[in-house]
Amino acid sequence: MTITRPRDANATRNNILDAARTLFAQAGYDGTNLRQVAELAECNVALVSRYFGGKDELFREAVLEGFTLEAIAIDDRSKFGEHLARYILSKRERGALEPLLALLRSSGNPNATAIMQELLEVQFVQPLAAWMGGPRAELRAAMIASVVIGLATTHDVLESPTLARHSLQAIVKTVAPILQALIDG
Amino acid sequence: MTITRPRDANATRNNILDAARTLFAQAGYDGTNLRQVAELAECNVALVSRYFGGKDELFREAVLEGFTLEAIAIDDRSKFGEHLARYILSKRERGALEPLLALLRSSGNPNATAIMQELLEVQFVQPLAAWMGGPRAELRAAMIASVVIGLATTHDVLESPTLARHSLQAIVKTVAPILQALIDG
DNA sequence: GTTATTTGTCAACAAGTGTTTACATGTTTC
DNA sequence: GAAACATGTAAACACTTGTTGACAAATAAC
Repeated sequence: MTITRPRDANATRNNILDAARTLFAQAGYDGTNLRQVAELAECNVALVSRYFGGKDELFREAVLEGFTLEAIAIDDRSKFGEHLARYILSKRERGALEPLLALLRSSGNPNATAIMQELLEVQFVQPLAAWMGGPRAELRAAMIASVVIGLATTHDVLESPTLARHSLQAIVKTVAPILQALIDG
Repeated sequence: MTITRPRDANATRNNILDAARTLFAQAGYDGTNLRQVAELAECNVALVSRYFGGKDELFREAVLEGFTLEAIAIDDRSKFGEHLARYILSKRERGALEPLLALLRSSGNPNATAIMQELLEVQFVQPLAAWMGGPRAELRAAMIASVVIGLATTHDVLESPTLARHSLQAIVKTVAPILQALIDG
């Protein structure tokens, strides 16, 4: 019944996980080292390897959590294109994009690309295809994923000056119809 | 007037450049080390640093060469969407995509993203916008770049199983209209 | 209260990597 | 042919980084 818990394995584990997700999203797999993670998590480096086994497993767990389609679920599917576009481009919900950004910035690493391939397929393309239905639903879902990845890459990773020069509204107006057309089939 | 030239600085420089482009395209900036480059170029490691100054500059030069819009130029712009889609997806011309793949697989590295941002803006978006014309040409051009990046990422970097399950023709039929609509405005 | 388990710390290792320096060998110039 | 230069080689440095093992401190079990 102690009020403060100086030693809490579960808390430190979560701290490490949060720190890892943040740093991986900022600099990718190769651009992040475990000492940085430990520092941000305010714990010792050795604990990272002890709790997660290694950098690979840490990355996997950090990225897996919070990567769900539910966040972009919507009832009225005639507005889905705009809804999804806004979701990707909005800064408020950027925290929710951390796993995606972490993966995008780790595209050179085989471990990361394997995780991303699986994650995108199982957690995004297949559920989305089932939800959409219609002809070639899987292919259309994969194309939606492709457009989302392209948009997130240019907007958040590359920080395209051209995109930065335009308003959120203008960009949404350009992207939304593309996504909507893929939804409608 | 020697027939064979055991020592040719220009040739070695080009060998290094070619080797670097190949390896960077395969494993990205962080996944490639200078010893691998030297081995593939059949020269000594020290020459890489000597000829190019450092890894950063080598990457820049390796990626800059062969990144031009001319390759996808076309007279009949009503077929541009299909033309561009086929260009990205075709394996025959994959060699021409090496710079793009090298950049995509290096998206975690600040040096690489800076180069990619500049390259995409100056060599792709702006010329394309000028060529297209029409309302919001720059934004539409940036969106085309975004779609291309997304497609190349899913198709070549992630090797999406869903895309792999579909024929080139089917994919082109889905992507081409998107690109074409952006061209037409 | 004593023991056992959990949790955290410290230090070091071993491997990889970009880069540099000193040296050797070939090529050109006069 | 000898000196000057260009090109290539070998080795080592300095640094980073993932990982591990031994030890200390705190908590739980009895």
